[in-house]
Amino acid sequence: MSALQRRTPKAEARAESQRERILDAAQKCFIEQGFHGAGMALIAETAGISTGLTYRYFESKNAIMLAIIARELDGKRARIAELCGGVDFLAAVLEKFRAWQTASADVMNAALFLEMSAEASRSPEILEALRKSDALVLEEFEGWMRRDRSAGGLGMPAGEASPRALLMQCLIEGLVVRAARDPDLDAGAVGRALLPVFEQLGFATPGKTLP
Amino acid sequence: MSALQRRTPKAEARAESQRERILDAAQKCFIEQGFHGAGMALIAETAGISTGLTYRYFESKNAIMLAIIARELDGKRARIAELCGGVDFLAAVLEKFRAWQTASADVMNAALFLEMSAEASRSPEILEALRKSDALVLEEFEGWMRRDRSAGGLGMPAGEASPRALLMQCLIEGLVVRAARDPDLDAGAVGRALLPVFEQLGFATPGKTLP
DNA sequence: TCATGTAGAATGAACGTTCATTCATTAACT
DNA sequence: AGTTAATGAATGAACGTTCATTCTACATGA
Repeated sequence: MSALQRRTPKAEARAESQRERILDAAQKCFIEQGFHGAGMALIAETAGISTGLTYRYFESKNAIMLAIIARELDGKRARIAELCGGVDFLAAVLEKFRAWQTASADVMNAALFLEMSAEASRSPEILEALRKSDALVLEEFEGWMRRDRSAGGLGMPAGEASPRALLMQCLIEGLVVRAARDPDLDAGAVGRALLPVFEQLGFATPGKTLP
Repeated sequence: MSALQRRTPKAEARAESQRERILDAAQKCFIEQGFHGAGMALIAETAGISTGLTYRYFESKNAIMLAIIARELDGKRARIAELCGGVDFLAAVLEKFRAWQTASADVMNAALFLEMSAEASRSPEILEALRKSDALVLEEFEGWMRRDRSAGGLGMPAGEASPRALLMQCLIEGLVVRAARDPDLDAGAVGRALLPVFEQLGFATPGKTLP
């Protein structure tokens, strides 16, 4: 029956790329103007499409925000692995810190992160989406901490991994805040502040000098 | 000359109390609805005045936001002293954490803090106001750390106070983020995560059990 | 090869709200 | 009377969203 005929794969692929296109544009606008500051007209213009077409692919502006969070979730696993996989975890964190300071629009942005966090207090849907994201991050991160050193992990005992992961999460999220509120803060000073704690908790090998 | 006549002190006092009244209402609305989500009509209604009257006391909505930050600055010194003055700094921090989770509207609110921090990336005026606030906090905090123990301080050497203050700032701001993104997170778990670091840095005396 | 039919993609003007801000007017006080 | 405080309706811009319409690509029948 032609009425039940599946949608062509080609059309499906194009629809997906259109969604991505809109999400890219929306993310850029949200970063530059804030969620409420960026209008649908600007988002559509940035995406290079008309205002109305946006609503073929997303139910509402809110749905776009939720889709951005969900999309972030997909790449998150890879980015954590990238952060943890290097030889110097502290250096990787500091590099991230510098990226947050410069407010680049292509990567997960400090302002957007903070605005979403604030919105979590008001929108249950966003709270739920962020909780899911955080759970994944924590799980992945703890996995790395517990994994044997021979497998690229830190080889921490199970009982200690959990509180240390929470602490590290607070520290890194604190760095996001700091990057937003003090874009000129010297990353070296941050490194010097973090080093003793990183060493104590087993995230950095003692005796190493900072770059 | 009557044109140069000073405004009567009584009128001046009333004007100031009206300003406070509006700021209280605006802060409440900003917390509940966000900066862009709260309209001037709602703010005026919350303050118990008419919409137009708001503009007798504040040039614009943006000016209200800046005034809220500036006002926060006044009470900040006292609240830091309060936080640091007690016998158990960690317990005081955890109490703050619980307050941030419950999103109470009377005290400095997590969502508002995060929203302002995000806005700092977009508005130079807000960035400047927040920088001034942060500078005061850091100065006051470092003062406490360096002050002699006999004077209620922590008696830290000058060279170590600065990086430790920065670290503590990151940790506390990280707790704000965490409180917003995980309102159910157990404060006890947070305490267990923080304790070793607090002990290492001299903010808690080793061997003490958590409440 | 070329009209014709058709379904989905895309448009952008229009809708009903809501927003921040203004202002002519009134109330209150000195 | 004269000055200040306060009102709330009016304003125009901007918002998210909708929809009648047009465009485009492709299948069909000859």
